[in-house]
Amino acid sequence: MSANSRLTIAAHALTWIGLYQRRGHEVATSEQIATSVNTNPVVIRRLLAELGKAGLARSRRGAGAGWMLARDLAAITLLDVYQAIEPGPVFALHRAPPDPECVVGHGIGPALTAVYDGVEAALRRELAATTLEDVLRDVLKAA
Amino acid sequence: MSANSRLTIAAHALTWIGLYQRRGHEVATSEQIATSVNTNPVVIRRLLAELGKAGLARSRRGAGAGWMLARDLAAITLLDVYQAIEPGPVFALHRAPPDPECVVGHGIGPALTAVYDGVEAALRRELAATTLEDVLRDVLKAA
DNA sequence: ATTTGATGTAACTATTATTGTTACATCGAC
DNA sequence: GTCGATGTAACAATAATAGTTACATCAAAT
Repeated sequence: MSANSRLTIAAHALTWIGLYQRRGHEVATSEQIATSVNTNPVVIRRLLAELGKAGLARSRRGAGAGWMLARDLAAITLLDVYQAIEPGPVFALHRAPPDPECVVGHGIGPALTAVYDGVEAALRRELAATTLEDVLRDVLKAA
Repeated sequence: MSANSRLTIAAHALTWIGLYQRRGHEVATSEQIATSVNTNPVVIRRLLAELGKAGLARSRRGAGAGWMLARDLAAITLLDVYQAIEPGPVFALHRAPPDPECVVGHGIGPALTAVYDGVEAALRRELAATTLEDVLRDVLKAA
């Protein structure tokens, strides 16, 4: 599976903003976040743009620009983050349609779709059970 | 998420072999399977090679060569298939290690790992609940 | 022993997604 | 107007999946 780190980076960024705000700052810059994440600021801005469209973060422009949370950490689950940045399913069906003349080729798509739907539902349930507040608590506990 | 169709193709191939054997044939060729799947026989052979190493399928060489199941369809779950072909995790941590000087950068990895482990476990539970016999039943029902 | 039909596997290409990077227009507080 | 940051386009680098060709190898059948 081509696992990707988008959920990790997005959760990291939001958690960082949340802690930074909790320490009294108004906004966090993509540069600051990128330093903690160890990546390029544009990667952060791109991800935060998607999180912004989903209503999880907001940006301010001009002088004193930067990012802030649109909701409290406790009101953001990992499922919210996941859905904001991962539109596609975990498992794909055939790239090219299988032989419709074959019994298996004809029926395997719907049969697997039912299973895959169940898997996605389970995955979402798990992600929904953890908020970024939970994540931050774990992070601070480890420190 | 770069969803891939490896699980779909692998389940399709094994189910096809199972039905073919149930109809009285000894072995199925990668060419026959590839026709049903609508792909290249080498793609099938590569996947079946991995399924063979996992003890789900066996091949015979020489004249009258081809593939057969190593276990009955009822004794193969989608989790068995998944584990045979997908070694990696669904979610990855940071590609480059985050800033260890930062509280969040230091603690976010372990915190997310705990969540990701739970997600993987849920995913496995779901996949383990369906056998290829279940899949074949669905396939035949739809015909 | 030779023939034969399929596997096993290397090698290469095409496609796609993620990630990293540079560059620059734009915004808005000061 | 200045200044520091966002918004976003454009491109390169990396990696995984998938498709394809080619060919050595194997073992049953003749």
